[in-house]
Amino acid sequence: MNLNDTLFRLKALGVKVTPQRQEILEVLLGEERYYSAEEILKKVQARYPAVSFDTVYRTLNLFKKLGLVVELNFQGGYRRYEFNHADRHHHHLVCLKCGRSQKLACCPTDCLAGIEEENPEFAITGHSFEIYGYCKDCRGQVK
Amino acid sequence: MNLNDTLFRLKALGVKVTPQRQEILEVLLGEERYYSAEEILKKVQARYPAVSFDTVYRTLNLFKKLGLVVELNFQGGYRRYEFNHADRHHHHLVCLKCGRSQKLACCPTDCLAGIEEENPEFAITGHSFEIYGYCKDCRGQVK
DNA sequence: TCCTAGATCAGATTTATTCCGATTTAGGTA
DNA sequence: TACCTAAATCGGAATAAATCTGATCTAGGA
Repeated sequence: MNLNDTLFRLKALGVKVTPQRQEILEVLLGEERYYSAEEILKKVQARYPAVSFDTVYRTLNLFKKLGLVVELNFQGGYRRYEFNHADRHHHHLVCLKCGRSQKLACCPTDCLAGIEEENPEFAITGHSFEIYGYCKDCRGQVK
Repeated sequence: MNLNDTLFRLKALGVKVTPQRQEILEVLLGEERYYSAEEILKKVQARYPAVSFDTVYRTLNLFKKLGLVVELNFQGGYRRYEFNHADRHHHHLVCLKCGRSQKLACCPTDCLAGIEEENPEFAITGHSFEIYGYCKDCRGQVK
């Protein structure tokens, strides 16, 4: 999924393509990692200095609803956002220092199936599975 | 793990046992579910009206460090706390409406082992695995 | 009973996110 | 191409969650 495909998809959904939204997408597509709202704001402001937090948050929430962006709630209450590259559901290996993440092919579907079977009265709507730690570049720097 | 065992453990760790801390523990031990800081505050204030948010948060963070309490970051950025009943690591089936949770015996250890093997350069420190949905009592009420 | 490190209280502060009203604009239409 | 309007943006204010601060209090050891 590249920028043009995504812009086309937005138009098809009747969503206006503004320069700010386009720039936010370019940031998210630039590097496959999680970003904080502030990081995104700073990067977007490099080209559009007047962009506000409000625009960043509104856009991220819109993209989240459209399935273009995934939000993760880190331990400690930090929210991070990543472009939803995958066509299908996936999980992450997340570096707690630099925030970079890598997709994992693995999903604990066997666990989920078992849980669903054992709890038929519970209506499962979703699940989270994230692995935390320190990546190659950061593991030495942990104070 | 009951109240007296826990109080004994606190004393053994050199941590002061105050009435507020004891009451917070009683709340957490009362029902096996996740609580928000505010819910805990309200319940503790029923007996100690002067208790402040500060005390609740400080105590929860202390208990978290001591491993007595588990914190979960819900989607949307809500933090919830639960007494760490289990002697060993476990996961939850969490109701998004009432907040009640039930422990799961299942843990995706096979996934984790595979991930660890495939990413030897990444220092894994932890993982999250939570299943969200609506429990028997709440599934009909979802608006 | 006294003493002191540690805990609490109350309110101020910080930080992340959302809201609001005025202004601007993307994209459809004539 | 110019116009129109719903939707998006801006900037700052408002809100909410969590933490900090400084004065006061207290659990538990001597």
